[in-house]
Parts: sequence; C-alpha cells; structure tokens
Amino acid sequence: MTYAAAMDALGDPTRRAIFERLKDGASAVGDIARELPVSRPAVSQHLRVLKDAGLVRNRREGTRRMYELDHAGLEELRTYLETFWQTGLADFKAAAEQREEP
Amino acid sequence: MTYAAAMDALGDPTRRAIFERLKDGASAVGDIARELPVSRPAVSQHLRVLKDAGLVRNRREGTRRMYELDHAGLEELRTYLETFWQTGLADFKAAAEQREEP
DNA sequence: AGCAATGGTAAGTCGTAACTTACGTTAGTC
DNA sequence: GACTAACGTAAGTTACGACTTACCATTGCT
Repeated sequence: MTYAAAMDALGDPTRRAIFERLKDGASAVGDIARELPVSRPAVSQHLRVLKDAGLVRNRREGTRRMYELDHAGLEELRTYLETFWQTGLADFKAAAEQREEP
Repeated sequence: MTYAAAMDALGDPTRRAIFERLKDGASAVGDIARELPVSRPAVSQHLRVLKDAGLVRNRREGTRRMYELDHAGLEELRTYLETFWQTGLADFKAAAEQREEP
C-alpha cells in the first residue's frame, strides 16, 4: 500500500523535476534548488515527501546532504502499474467487442 | 510528455480509486459514484481528467456513458518509470562507492 | 409530447498543500 | 571561540483543486 505515497509524491510537478534531476546522480539540496524556480526550504520539504515515499535516500557528507534515487519506491510503482495490464478477462472482452463492430 | 498528465491524474486518491475500480471492467458514471463517498459530478470531473491523461476511454450506451481503462496512458507511465531504472552509470557508481566503505 | 434516467457543465465554497521568510542546528575553517 | 556554509523545521500566507448544489442536454420509453 506504499505505492499510494509514491504516486502522491510524483503527482507534483516540482517533485517530479527534483526526482528527474536525480537521474544524473546524487546531488545536494542547495544545488538542486539553484536549478529550480523555488527556494531551498521548498526543495527540502519536497525531498522529505519523496523520502517518506521511498523514492529517495540521503546520506550526510560533511555539512551537505546528498540525495539520490531509491529504487524501493520505484519498485512499488512498477508492480502497482502492472496490475492494470493483467486484467486479462476484461481486456479480452473489450478487444473482442471492438472487433465485432466494423 | 503526456506522462506528466498521467502522473498528475493518478496523484489523487479518489482518482486512483476510480481507476482501480475500472480494473474489473467497464462501468457507468453513476455506478462508480454509488460506490464512492463523493457525488456523481465529482466522479464526472475526475473521469474527465483521467480521459485527458489517456488513462480512460468512454463510449455511449443508451443514456449511459461506459468508462473503461485506456492502456495508452499506462504505456506512457511505464516507459517513463523505466527511464529511472536505466540510469546505469550513476547506479554503478553509487553501488561501487557503497561497497568501498565497510 | 411528456416523463424518467443519466450525466456533463457552471458557479461557488472550502480545505489543503505548495510556497515564503525567519530561526535554529550541525559541521567545517581560521 | 568566532565565522561561514549547508540544511532542516516552524509558522504563516496564498493559490489551487477537490468538492458541492443547481441547471441543462440527451436518450429512451409509454
């Protein structure tokens, strides 16, 4: 049921921007904020949400906090989305009905 | 870039509930609303968002509108999420760094 | 034509969450 | 110890979006 937190987290554009930014590797909070049109505290709060959703991890490095992707949340999302593909019966039915008309 | 609309759409719990409800097959607006703690117009508005995101289709059936899953939006989401797994270089780097410490 | 069923749309309300600024904390440097 | 850099958190504001009710449009039936 953690997929809900992950979906909620990625439902925000700014949070997605931060998340996508981390595809290029780990980064510090200030560095992320500098590339976005929001303040550093805002980024900090977004990172908190992403972390609670298991989408991001952080480690201390001197006075900086390095944030990087966490695949745990991603795995939740993937398995969640897959449940929509394997609605076998309903799919067959819909496909069959569409083929009958024309 | 349509994945953004899909992520935004599924970022709402009520919309996810509607979306998951359609896994069992097509359904009418009123029937969906009857199983949720929201009004019928609310469901109608949510379905509009889901449709614009390519997550849902509808067809008329008498006076009713039957809504069903649309795999187009799902495909967008899947390919979007996959881009986070194949951040090969960054992953190798992170894994290597973690192995060095202990 | 008239009535019922179904649902999309308009308009307005209200709660929340995405921001901001201000402040406190920790770690490095001199 | 004093100063700086980098963050996190608190508190308060504000914009937005998830609702509601009311109304209109369409379809089907008698």
